[in-house]
Amino acid sequence: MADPNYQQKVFEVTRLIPIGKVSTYGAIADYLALGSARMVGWALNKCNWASDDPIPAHRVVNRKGELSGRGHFPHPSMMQELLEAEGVTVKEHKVQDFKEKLWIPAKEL
DNA sequence: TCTTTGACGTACA
DNA sequence: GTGTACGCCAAAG
Repeated sequence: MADPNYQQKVFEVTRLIPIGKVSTYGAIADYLALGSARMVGWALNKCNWASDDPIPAHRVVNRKGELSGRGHFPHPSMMQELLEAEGVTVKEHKVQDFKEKLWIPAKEL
């Protein structure tokens, strides 16, 4: 790894996502100027075991509001449970009122 | 060193 | 509106 700095930024922004809100790979990628939403996914792939602090990766969904990364959690249902526990309604692995729940760092910050 | 894959996104048919 | 193709960059094989 040449510069894991980009990845650290992804973790930082992800932690900044307020409770009851969700963000998208594209929004984070755009904010960090990564140029590719895939970099966000790759960075989050390391999530907890790349950092001592827990990363609310469950708040990060794809542009459609789908819980695309649920399969990478200890238990697939955990992602939905966590979101619902935070006030985010999830149905069929998709965020309800996604547009309202969406939190964009580049826009909020 | 080259190839393949990956928690995505946008464009085009 | 749906399906397919390509691009983006990085890491693992």
